[in-house]
Amino acid sequence: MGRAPCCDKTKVKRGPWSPEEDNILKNYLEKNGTGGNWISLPQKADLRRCGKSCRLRWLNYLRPDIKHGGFTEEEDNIILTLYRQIGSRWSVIAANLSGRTDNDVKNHWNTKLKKKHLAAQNNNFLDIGYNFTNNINSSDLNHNYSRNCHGKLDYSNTFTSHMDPNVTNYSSKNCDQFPLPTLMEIHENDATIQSVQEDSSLDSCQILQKCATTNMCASTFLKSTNNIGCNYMDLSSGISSSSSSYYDDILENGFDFQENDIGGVDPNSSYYNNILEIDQLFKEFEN
DNA sequence: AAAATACACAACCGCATTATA
DNA sequence: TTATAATGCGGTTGTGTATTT
Repeated sequence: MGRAPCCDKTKVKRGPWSPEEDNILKNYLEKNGTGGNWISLPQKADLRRCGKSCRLRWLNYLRPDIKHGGFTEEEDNIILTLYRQIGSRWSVIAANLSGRTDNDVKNHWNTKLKKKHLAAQNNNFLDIGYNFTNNINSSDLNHNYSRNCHGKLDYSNTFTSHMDPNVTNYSSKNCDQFPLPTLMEIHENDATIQSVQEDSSLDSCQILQKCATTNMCASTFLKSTNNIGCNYMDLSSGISSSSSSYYDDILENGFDFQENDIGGVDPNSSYYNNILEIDQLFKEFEN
């Protein structure tokens, strides 16, 4: 048993709207509004169309102050950022862009942005691994990486961010509870170095807070004998970088990784999903 | 020049949610 | 409270146009 149709398909016109039909619908709606009922509207407006079709035509095309095509770079960035945070919730994304409909945003994504998104994802992945070694002062990170027998980089002391969601308070005192490290081999010849954005005025705590409140996403956590730090990525630009803090500083300033920071991140948040997604990429790269 | 393919965007379908009787 | 209708939403398909073969 299928679902009952919303109207008699044999009695309504389907396919592209003609200018005449557009005029009838537009004139009717401008004069009378929807009357709170789309289903009965076609009959009242004298249109041989399904009510749902009328609604869609109005919302996606005829409604005043709708923008079509020509997405700006700024709009693209908003869509890319929101997609990475909430996925394909087109109506929510469209609500953040003035004059854009969910259908338009969805079409734009499927035809243009999806490729951009996938390409950026791949580059980010390589970038994270590579600039790690190029931007962290190795003296701060004793024993944090080495070369394996093939001469490739071995990140066996790099801690990814599979934080235990039950642990809501990571600190220098319980850092041993950080999850076991995963082994990563970066094939140096495959990696591409992108521009790196370092902000030396921020410590790890501030970086993490920035991650939690903006479109920055922390990806990899690391620990050494005298400091901890993280890799992070700007989701809109795809630029990744890293930051670290000394335990001494943390003890002195009383700093803990608490809720909303990476350690105790809410497992229901999109932020947490980003972390899992990136960790999955790392895993796939290892295989 | 014609056919094939790719692309962009409009429109439809059916499920989920919300409103109403 | 419940059954039904209406609406909202996102995945998918259809259609016209541009580009490539």
